[in-house]
Amino acid sequence: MVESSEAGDLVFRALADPTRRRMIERLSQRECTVGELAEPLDMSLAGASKHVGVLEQAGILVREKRGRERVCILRPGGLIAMRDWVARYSAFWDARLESLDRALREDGDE
Amino acid sequence: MVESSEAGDLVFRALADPTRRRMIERLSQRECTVGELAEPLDMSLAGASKHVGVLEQAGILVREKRGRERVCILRPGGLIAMRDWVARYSAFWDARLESLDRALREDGDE
DNA sequence: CTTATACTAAACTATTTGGTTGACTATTCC
DNA sequence: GGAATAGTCAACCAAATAGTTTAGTATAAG
Repeated sequence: MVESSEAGDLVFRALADPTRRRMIERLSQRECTVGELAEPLDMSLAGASKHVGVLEQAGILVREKRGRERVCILRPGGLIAMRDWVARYSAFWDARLESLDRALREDGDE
Repeated sequence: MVESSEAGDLVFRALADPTRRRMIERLSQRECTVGELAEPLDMSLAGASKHVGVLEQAGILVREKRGRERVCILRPGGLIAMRDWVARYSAFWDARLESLDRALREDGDE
């Protein structure tokens, strides 16, 4: 792999894992402690903690110490790199969707 | 890992690699053969071909055989799963961005 | 027909990743 | 103070990933 060191790269890599996407889903409803995130996941607390660490390093959430608990809070804007990237290619799609016949040559079957 | 088998999961995983994102970037300008995609990447043709395979399986592009070349064509709509996912949390951000003082408690430094 | 080109497939390797357990710290509760 | 709770850290393991090389197929060109 090529190391890339781009900031957005951490976001893309963080989101590649379905478990972490479930965590984000959950956190978009309400703040959760690490334990609350781990509970529905059939996973050890330490495992969940590592996932939270990945999300934190990607700038997607922050961990806030409250007593002996760590409350995870989604950072609005943490996914901006990805939104921008997607927006960029949305423009591409919109342009191409006007000439569907060519681009969708073999697209009808899936 | 939990197998997830969700369709969108392939898209997220495909986009996790910076090399594949560069390929998409390139393909958004013009169609390319596998060889053309490999050339600027300092990577063997076989390596590039594997990346193309991942993108194809995720539904992001199609490979079209033309003579002895395979032309890669971005599928408009191939990234819809991701766009939808992002749109969903964009709504979340917009809601939260109105109460910045709480959510951005330690957000000023990056 | 023969050779070069464009690519894929298979086997292999090294690194990364997702997960575990066990030990440790910090906090709360009795 | 002592025991339970919440979490992190470090070491470890298995599986996935990104890359290679070598061999093989299909098409193009001489």
